[in-house]
Amino acid sequence: METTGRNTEQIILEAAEQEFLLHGFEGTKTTDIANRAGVNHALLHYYYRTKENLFNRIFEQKMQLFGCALVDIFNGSTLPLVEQIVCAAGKHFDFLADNPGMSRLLLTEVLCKPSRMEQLMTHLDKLKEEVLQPMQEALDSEADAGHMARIDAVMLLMNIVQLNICAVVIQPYVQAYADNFGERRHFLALRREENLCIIRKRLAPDSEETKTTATPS
Amino acid sequence: METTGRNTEQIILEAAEQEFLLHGFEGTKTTDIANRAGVNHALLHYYYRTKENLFNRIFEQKMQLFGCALVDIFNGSTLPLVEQIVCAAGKHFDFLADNPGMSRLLLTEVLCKPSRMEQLMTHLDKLKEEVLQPMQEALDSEADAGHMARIDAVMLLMNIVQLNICAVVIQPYVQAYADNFGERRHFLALRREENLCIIRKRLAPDSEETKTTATPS
Amino acid sequence: METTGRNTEQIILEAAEQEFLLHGFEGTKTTDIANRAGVNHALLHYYYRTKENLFNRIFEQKMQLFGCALVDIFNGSTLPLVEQIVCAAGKHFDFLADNPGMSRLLLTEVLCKPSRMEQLMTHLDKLKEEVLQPMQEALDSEADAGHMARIDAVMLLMNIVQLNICAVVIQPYVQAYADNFGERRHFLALRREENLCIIRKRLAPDSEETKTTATPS
Amino acid sequence: METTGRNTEQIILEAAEQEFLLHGFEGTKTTDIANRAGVNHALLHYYYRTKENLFNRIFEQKMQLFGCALVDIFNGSTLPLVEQIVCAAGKHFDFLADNPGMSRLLLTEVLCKPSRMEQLMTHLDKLKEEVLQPMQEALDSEADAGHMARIDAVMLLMNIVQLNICAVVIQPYVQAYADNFGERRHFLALRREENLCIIRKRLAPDSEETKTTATPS
DNA sequence: TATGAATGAGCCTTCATTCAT
DNA sequence: AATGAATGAAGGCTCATTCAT
Repeated sequence: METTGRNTEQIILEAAEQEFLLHGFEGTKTTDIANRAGVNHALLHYYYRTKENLFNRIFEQKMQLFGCALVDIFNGSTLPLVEQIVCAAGKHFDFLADNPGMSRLLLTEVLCKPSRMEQLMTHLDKLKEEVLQPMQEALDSEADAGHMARIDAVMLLMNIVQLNICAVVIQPYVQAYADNFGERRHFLALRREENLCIIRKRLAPDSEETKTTATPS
Repeated sequence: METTGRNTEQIILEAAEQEFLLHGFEGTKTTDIANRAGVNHALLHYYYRTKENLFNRIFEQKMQLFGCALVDIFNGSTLPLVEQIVCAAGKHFDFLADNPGMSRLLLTEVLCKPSRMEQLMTHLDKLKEEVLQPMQEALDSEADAGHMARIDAVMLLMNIVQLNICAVVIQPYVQAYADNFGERRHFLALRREENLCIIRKRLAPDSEETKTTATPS
Repeated sequence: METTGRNTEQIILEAAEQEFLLHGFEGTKTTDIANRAGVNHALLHYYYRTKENLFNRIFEQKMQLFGCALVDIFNGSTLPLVEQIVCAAGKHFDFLADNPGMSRLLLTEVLCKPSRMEQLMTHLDKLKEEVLQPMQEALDSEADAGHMARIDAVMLLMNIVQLNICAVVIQPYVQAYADNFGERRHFLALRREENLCIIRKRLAPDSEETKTTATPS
Repeated sequence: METTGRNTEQIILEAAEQEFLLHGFEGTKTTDIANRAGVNHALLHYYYRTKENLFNRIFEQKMQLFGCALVDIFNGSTLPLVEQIVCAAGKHFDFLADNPGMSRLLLTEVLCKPSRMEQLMTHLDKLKEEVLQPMQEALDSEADAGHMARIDAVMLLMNIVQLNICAVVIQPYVQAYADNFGERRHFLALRREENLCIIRKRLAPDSEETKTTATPS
């Protein structure tokens, strides 16, 4: 009988997550959350006081997850650099595919509220020190050795994140447009391979005419 | 002095566009639109009757523009295929950069409402016949000749659109994260080059180990 | 070219009358009146200042018409009293049938606003002196002579007005209920005869058991 | 002390009824209803969602009551036919007098909205089979026997309903006009007798010159 | 006279939130 | 912990009315 307490609190949280990810903050009504959770409308305020509060709880968790995943995934291994990066990009893709809605949350709910942007940035701070700096050094030395194209670490990470986020977000659009990609899983697998292919080719050492990325001033 | 009439109607439209792009449909209050436009709240309804109506006006226009731009830009020229595609990708990037918010509108407001998805698809129908089919044939013959990597036309277009849209949407995030990219223009220029570089490399004929894209079943 | 001025003013008035009679004061929108009149919305205020004003103009006219008709119709002739009354009742019926909407106006727009009730009463004042008092004397003397049933003049007039108003107002209901009465004209003719039949019988001298109307205390 | 719950719901309903009867649907503001009920404005929507909904609840109930009353009251007894009808007419009068506003609702709110007309008609369907048909046979056989005037059952019912409804609706007008009728109760009692007198005389067998009602073609 | 544009008041409704139990 | 009832603050929209031309 002690399970109910902690339980309904969790149930509400999960219901809220689904609603928020589906309709965004403004588009979600607390009533709908309560309905989905199967609890009384007022109870939700008993536990979380305000809608904003409830949203922040979820948002914070998602942003943290997003940041940690980046750090975890890209934090080196013993593979050769290119393989390490491509492998990490693949894992990152899987992570986003397993967390649908997170990408949408990122794209829709962060820009309008500066506070949320800051919140996001907080969770990306570790990334700079732990991932980007060592990665840049590794990238440079590999480039110096002519084993791969020269590229700025931020740009590279951006390429990966950008490709992956977009692939996940755009998926419903494409499947509405061209119905010959089979089910979601199959389509995402295709895009995953395509993204990795892009990254791999981007990292391949320049042959003759392909240009190096411009580096930030 | 001529500030009235057709003018206020336009002013409202533009104010609405900005608000909608900033806060989404649900997050925008008609009051805010009126305030931004500096007109009476009721006037907005005088011209556009309902909020939905006002939104649709903007949305429809943006979607049409988006579709037409794709067709126009990618509709062949006499350049060699790879250059033609890279050039088109660059133009498409410029188009999105010149129409900020369009990308966000696409990502934010289409998924939740099926009717809007259909609206978007309508504007992409021409694309299939006029662009994708001829492009596929050209791509295949170039690939057969070994001049470029084999790739599905839809996948290629998706790559381009995806990279470009994301670059524009993500720009504010990156600039909040890393302040060493200078102003918006400069950053976008960097991303443009990077995207084109990616496309170019993706189209380059496979050397030894790089894999071909999987094609839809 | 001078006709327009006085003309549009009249056109608006007529359009207003139709709308008000159809939808009542609250249910009528000035826009609808303007549309029906085919004139600009603002013009209606140019001529009549306010909606209330416009309504009152019509209301006043109708009430006056109603009152005058009663006086005119029931103001004696040389016929025998019963025939005179029955004949007047018939004329009153015709008057109401020719002025559809007036009855509705009476029933719906007078009760809620005391000022309108007073307005109506003003137009009924003449009735008391010119019609009711002489009629009562005539009725009494006829009753004394045993030529007709004894009846209070107010009650009699009420009977007539009540029967006639209701017949006109109820007509649409009945024709919706029982479709075997043919067109409006035919149905109204039937009701007219029925009403006159009722009045005539009511005035006929009591045979044995029929009771006389109670008179006011 | 139990004032809440089911109670306020009822209080709102009653307040709404009074407002609607007084000002009609269009003329009633939900704010006024809330004020009269002494409850928060939003509470009214909590219980009944929309103004239309609230109105329909009342309207439907009144129309059903109206229809049922007609059936109940006129569904035969063992009295002689004339007495039976006159008695029923009296009961019908009492019913309307006890349900003030119902008559006004009928006259005011049904004509403009076809859907409401249909709603009313639904409740009158039983009347046709259960009351009108048997009544017509009885009326005809009595007329054949020369015991009463020949009359169409629909016309007769219409006479009764018409007289009664009008008496109740017109009462405030008359009392504003002639203040010598005492209080409402007394006036209505007078009208009740008058109406019954009319009905009775209408049913009495024709003496010499009185005409029979025309029957529908 | 006539009109398109503009305005303010107010209405219906929703929704997050709080209260009492 | 849980709930039905209650509330205040908006939000979208309409409408009568006025302004400027």
